[in-house]
Amino acid sequence: MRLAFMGTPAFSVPVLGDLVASGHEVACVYTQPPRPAGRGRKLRNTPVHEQAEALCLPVRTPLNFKEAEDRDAFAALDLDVAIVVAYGLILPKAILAAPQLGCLNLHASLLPRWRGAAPIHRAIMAGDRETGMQVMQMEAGLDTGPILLSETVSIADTDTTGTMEAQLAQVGAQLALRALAALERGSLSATPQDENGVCYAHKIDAAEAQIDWGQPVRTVDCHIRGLSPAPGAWFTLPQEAGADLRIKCLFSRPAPDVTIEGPPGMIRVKNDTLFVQCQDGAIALERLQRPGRSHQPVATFLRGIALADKTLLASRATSLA
RNA sequence: CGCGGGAUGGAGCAGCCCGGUAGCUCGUCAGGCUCAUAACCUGAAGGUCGUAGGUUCAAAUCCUACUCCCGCAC
Repeated sequence: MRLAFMGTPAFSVPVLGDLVASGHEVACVYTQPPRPAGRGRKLRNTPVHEQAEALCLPVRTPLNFKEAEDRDAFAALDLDVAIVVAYGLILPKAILAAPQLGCLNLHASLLPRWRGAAPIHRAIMAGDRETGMQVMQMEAGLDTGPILLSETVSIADTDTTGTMEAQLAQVGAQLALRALAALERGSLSATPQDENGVCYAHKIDAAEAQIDWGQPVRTVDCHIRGLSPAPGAWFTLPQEAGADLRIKCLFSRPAPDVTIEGPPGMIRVKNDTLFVQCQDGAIALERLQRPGRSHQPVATFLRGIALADKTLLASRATSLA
């Protein structure tokens, strides 16, 4: 089929690659314009932009589709369909209606659960045992369109947002191909979303990422894994001199066989491992990052920092009190 | 010129502000203890303190330039 691909982050890249490899005619790739990014604030192309150039595909980077010129250019592509994966723009009706078969969106959750910006983060943080990828016929609303295809993926206790993104991107790529094949046969059926069970995956801010040791172990563990690798769950480490350090934790594991005497936030350092007391038990922090440095395994982390046994860590709840 | 941090034996770090014998936690090697061990004890090897200049009786430490790395913001 003749299609346009619209996407921006690394998550979108596998889908684009598979579309091209499968022989579909990618008439044009749309992505966010290069923006100042990285150290030095140089203009940097988006991951999709880089991939498209590597594949010698034409790339367009309109700021939005408010200009008639950009809308006309899109319509002039004379598309069968457009595939949208984390593009980062709200598409106006004129764009949604331009391709023969409309625009299809790949979304990383089991809709109507987790509509919006951070579905993978939110699913893991909430302790969901499964999530998935879905192909949706786009409408004007935010992730409200009817579902065309769906694939469920289970979330393991050791999964992070990082591992799920990698996995879901692959699932999404396959799903996109299946959707196009079915579309060619005219055998896709649309199922409207159930209006019960709608919830939104709101953007995550830094304050929200702070760990609350007063929560149950499972909640804290999901919080840490859901925010890993970005933006990263964090807590503060008291210092004898100077300002407290903001430490990020990238990976954790419940430690049911460990007991710590003391209130939530009390730590225990033993044999190159670091445990913290939560509401109902201990959690082992396994990958940590201190300010200005890259993350490292807990054993390495402990080697370079004086961390006394039985230190009490502040948590979100207590620091507000 | 977006903001900030860093470069110290194999690893992670302290020391720098207030110049003057290179330190910590590990790892490695040797020996010991132990039924045994990733545990414990003793000892040893291993460093041009990123590079180039400057100040000084003396620079890891102060000054200048340069190279490389990282975090944030995005």
